Order: sequence, then structure tokens, then C-alpha cells
Amino acid sequence: MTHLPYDPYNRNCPTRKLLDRIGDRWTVLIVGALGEGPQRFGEIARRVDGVSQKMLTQTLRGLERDGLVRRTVFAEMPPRVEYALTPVGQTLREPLRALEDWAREYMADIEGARDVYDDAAVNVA
Amino acid sequence: MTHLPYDPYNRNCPTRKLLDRIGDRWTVLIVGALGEGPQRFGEIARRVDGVSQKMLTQTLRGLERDGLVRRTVFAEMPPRVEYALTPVGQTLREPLRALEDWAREYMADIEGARDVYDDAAVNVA
DNA sequence: CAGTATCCAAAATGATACTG
DNA sequence: CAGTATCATTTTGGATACTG
Repeated sequence: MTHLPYDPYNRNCPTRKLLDRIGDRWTVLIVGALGEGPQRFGEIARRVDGVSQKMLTQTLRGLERDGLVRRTVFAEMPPRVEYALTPVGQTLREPLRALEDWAREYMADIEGARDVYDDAAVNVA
Repeated sequence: MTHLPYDPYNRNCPTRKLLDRIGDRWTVLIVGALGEGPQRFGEIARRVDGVSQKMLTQTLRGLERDGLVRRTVFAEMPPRVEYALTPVGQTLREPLRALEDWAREYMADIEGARDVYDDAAVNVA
């Protein structure tokens, strides 16, 4: 029995880890927002529709921890904190953009298929 | 005040919907597995390390509903059911592969940064 | 402004037992 | 084999109140 070329399906493979990393509701959106340039906490909060303060803080901390985002605190009053993608963080933009492009091209099809499927189910019920 | 070129951050934008669609623990992995060819339920279950029967069924049903996967039941005994990506499902492979490539290239960096960050935190504590 | 601390609700996932 | 049904649990996320 030969083994697979590689095993993205085994736990602890890189893909799996990435999924754990970006597979939450906010990470991808926040990286996307920061892709347009460094921004302050409040700006990101306003831009990413629906994030709570808690989730924004938590997600940014996680990204900082992983070296994808740099956090700069200016010793001013009132406080100013700026977030920016690091060079590694920048590299994430491209694959995420590919996903975004896919979404723009196909999500309507998906929703169409979904409606058809649900209608069929209703007819059966 | 000009508006943004497009708003992937607003609820109900395509990107947001895609994230809702694939942003769970199993969808991406299962699509990846099916990318290697049509497979039976049990094969997928064995290949995707850690999926429970329940989650596999649930995820496959969702993908079928959205027109990304086709489910074929053979009237045999014991039952045989084959899952395959639809043409639209196939198109998802490319952006997902981009993400996979990124993971293979950068996840080690991420984990390194994470260790550094955590060590620093410990020293402070 | 940019957080932190708590508490709580809801959603996602897992374990287990059973079936055509 | 390929599911379904149910229950328990683990995560996640949101609301709210408070602070340097």
C-alpha cells in the first residue's frame, strides 16, 4: 500500500494548521482590511462590519502573535494604536484575493443551487 | 466622503458568504480530498483524519446542496455511494491550492513567531 | 481611543447507539 | 456500507460595564 503524495488531511499538516489559523469569522476579513494599508483600531472596527470590540482585539492579538500583523502604540493622549501587515502578512493577501475572486464569480451560482435544493426538499415534505 | 472600491467587509458581500460556506473545520479538507477524484463515503472518512461520521455526512450534504458536490447512490447491497466534485466544485480547487501552497511555505514561520511571542509573554509573567 | 474583564447565548463538533 | 438520531461538550462569539 503506497502512501499519498503528501497528506493535507492528516492532523498537524500545514494546511490543517492554516485552517485553524484563518478559519474563524474575522481573521480573513481583518487581513483584507489591513491589506489596504496600516490602520488604527477604530478604523478597522468601522470598516469590518459587525466585529465586536472583543473579537477585533482578540483577532488582532492572534495575528500579531503569529507575526502577520505589527502593532504600534504611540505614546499619546488619547492613545493611538496602529496595525499593519508584516511582510509575511502581505504574502497572505494573494491567496486570499484568489478566494475573493472566486467568491465574486461563483457565489451567485452557489446560492442558486441552494435555492433549487431547498425547494426540492420542500416539495418532498 | 468617497465609498470604497467594493466592500468585502459588509455583511452579505460574496466574500463574507464564501467564508460562511467554507469557514468550518471540514469543508476545505473534504473538497481537497475529492479533488483527487470521486470517492466513496468510507474512503473520504479514512482519508480525512479525524472527521466523525456525523460531520462528514453533514459537510457533504452542504456541499451537495450548494452544487459543489454530486452524490451518486448505487442501488446495490451493501449500499455504495460515490461523491465527486461538480464542475463548479472543481473551480474551487485552484484558490484552495493557493492557500495550501501558502501554508506549506509559511506555516513554519508562523509557528516560530508564535513561540517567540509566547516565550516573551512568559518572561513578563 | 483602545482596550480589559465577565458573563452568557449560540453554534459547531464529537461520542454513541441504532438502522435499511 | 452509509447513513440517522440524540445527547453532551467544546468552542466561539456577542453584550455589557469598566479603565488608563
